[in-house]
Amino acid sequence: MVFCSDTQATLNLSIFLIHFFIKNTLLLVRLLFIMRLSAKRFATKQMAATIKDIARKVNVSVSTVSYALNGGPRSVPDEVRDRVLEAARELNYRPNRLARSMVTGRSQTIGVVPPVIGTNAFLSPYLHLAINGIANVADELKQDILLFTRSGTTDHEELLSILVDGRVDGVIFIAPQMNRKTVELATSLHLPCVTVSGVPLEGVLSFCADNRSGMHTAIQHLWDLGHRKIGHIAGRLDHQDAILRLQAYQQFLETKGLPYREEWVEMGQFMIEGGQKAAARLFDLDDAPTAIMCANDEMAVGVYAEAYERGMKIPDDISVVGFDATPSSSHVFPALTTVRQPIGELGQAAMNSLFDLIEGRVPNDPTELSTELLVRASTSRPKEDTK
Amino acid sequence: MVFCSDTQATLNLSIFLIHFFIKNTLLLVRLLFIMRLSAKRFATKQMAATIKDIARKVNVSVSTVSYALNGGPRSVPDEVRDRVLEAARELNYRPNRLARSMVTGRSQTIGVVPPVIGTNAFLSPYLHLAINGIANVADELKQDILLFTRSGTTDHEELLSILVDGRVDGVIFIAPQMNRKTVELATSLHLPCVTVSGVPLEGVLSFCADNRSGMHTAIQHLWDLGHRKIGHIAGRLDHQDAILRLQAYQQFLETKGLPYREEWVEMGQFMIEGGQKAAARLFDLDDAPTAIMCANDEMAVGVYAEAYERGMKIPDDISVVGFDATPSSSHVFPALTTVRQPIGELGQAAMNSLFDLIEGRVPNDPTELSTELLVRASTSRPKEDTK
DNA sequence: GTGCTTTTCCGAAACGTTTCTCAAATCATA
DNA sequence: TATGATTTGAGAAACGTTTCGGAAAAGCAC
Repeated sequence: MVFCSDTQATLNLSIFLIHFFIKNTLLLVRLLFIMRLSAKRFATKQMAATIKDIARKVNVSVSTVSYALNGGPRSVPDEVRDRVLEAARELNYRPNRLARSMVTGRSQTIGVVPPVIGTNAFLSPYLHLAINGIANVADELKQDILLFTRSGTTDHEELLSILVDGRVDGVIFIAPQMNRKTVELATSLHLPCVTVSGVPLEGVLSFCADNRSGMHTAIQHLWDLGHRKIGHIAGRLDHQDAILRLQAYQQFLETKGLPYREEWVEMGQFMIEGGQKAAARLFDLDDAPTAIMCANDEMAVGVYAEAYERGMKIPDDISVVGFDATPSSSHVFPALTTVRQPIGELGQAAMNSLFDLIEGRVPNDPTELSTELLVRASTSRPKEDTK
Repeated sequence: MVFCSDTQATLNLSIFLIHFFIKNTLLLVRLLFIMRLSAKRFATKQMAATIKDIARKVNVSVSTVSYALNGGPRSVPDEVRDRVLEAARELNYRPNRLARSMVTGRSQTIGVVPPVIGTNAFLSPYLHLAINGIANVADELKQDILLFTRSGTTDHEELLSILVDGRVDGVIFIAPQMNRKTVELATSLHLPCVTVSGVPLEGVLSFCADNRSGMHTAIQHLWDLGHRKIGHIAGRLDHQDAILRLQAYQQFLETKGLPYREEWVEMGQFMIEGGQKAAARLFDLDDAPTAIMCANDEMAVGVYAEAYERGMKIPDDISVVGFDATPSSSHVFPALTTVRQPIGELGQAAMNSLFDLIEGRVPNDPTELSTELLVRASTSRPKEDTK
């Protein structure tokens, strides 16, 4: 019974096939085509060996080879496995990770987006420390790092779309500019992502140091030394860190009942030159501050440069405090008093949590990592106090 | 005639098919299987839209969609193209670059291998400058950067094989350790690769600064100041740069008829701590050098640290010269006299030539980029001379 | 031997593209 | 209107994997 109807169906099918073949295809043509193809195959010299080549050599199927190579989900007899491994070595076989990613849906790669995209975007010590932290953990987790340095478009959103597409399992944004479109896009792509020192946004883990208390402790240190005229050089205000630090500065003044004087706050773009120019403007004031709290170390180095040019002595003529504790803060002279921010650890935490997300686990809630004031040689009592 | 034999062949084929079907497959089972599959498809919620989805929506074939999206090798009528683009936007379509790479054989990505792999491998200023140069050009050329930070295996060779496999079109080795296996492997994979400051090897372009004349000019500067007791802190001797600089040092002594004194040459591993320890050993000598030529700036910073601890004044008590002109060399106090090596430009040149190789063009022959002595404040006449 | 389970392994589907082949439709030319 | 050239579009192969379904072979109890 069953057989009968089956046969019927198959007969219909074959009639259809006959039709199809007569109408559309000449076997000869097909054959020629295939021959041409394989000729092409042989012509392209030195193709890398594939799993197929191994299969042909050992005389087993590709699936068997795959199982043997991966110790795969199925077992293969020892004897066969050895022969496969042997052939793989002989052919100098390397698995094609693209192909693997295509079928597994995982690339074992995470993307890292620097704070600013564009020329010379790669010279920030902050970025170096963060990437170093990320790289250390990525290494352990066997994840690779795709660096997003393309400035092809000015639009962060567009950039992401160019770069991500299927090649990374997740993204870490390092101190992203305040563009929530970026994150919206990332989430719309169902791509796990976290930020380091990013704007807090719903649905995105952000790993930050405790900017508030870091600033507070640092300015309190100046206060305790006797400073009452404390200036601030702020960073790029499209960075969350810069905003928080400026706010903390304002708050400190408020709690001490000091007025907020606009002329004592300058923008320094987080860079040495910006810091130097800002310092120049502050030094030129009739009623100049006796201490400068910088939103990062690089701008503090800029202050050093300007002070040096004017023959001002640090800390005698002006006290300077930085933020970040980048390596150069301890190499400048006099050594810079600064707030140590565990940038590397932020990167590590971010990488760990991103991996949790990728693996479908519930990641640790990010807690603000604590900061630490490193009192070095760039701060002292203000001049007026001593005279 | 032709028709006849064709029909014959097809008949044979269908008989075979009938056999096949009866013996092996029940259509019902197949149908069920297919249904299960598509159920699974619908179950996995929120799959990213593919070209197929667009094709279905617009009611054209995938090839047409591909042509429309890429302005591809074929033209499509404006009306159809607009509908496709519209649908792509609606579905929030992003091309899967893995799939594209698979078929085109190009990933638009290059690999960058740091000098040393492993924990904290990412803190070298040299590496930052080189990557910055590479990134700038990569940006122009629309290439992405895959960072090789995995230390999974101690073996550089094994590392490469883990990481490269199909995902990069070429590799830049930055100051690779003297392991020619790495290069042999890379060439055996038919993977274009170049080095920055690498060992000169057949078939591999290497971009270097003129270490010899850089060292010569720097030591000559010390000589002109009156120094005759000149020590050297060398870098990691598995780096080509370190070797060349040490050789240049030896050669200089030779041309001046000075003896080569082993105790005046110390190894500093290219790192701050190494430099400091080396300086300590040099300072402890009964007949200590009056000037130290360091193979890079970081070790010079180490010398600064040791001098500072001992209360020695630079340059009064000891003259110091660095190499590389990394940013911190101008921030230390006193500013470091150093040899400027155009690291960023080396990276740029390497990237450009690698791209030529990838594109199948003949790359420019690498020429040694010239160096420049930056005389700053860390060198002066030796003490003995003045007393 | 017969009926189980287990082992071994082949064939094929699937991942998402690009691009080739070829048929059909449209257009221009004689 | 027939012929040839061009535009349009569908279908399928290919890239190199992983993994599933199921057949054949082998092992094992009765």
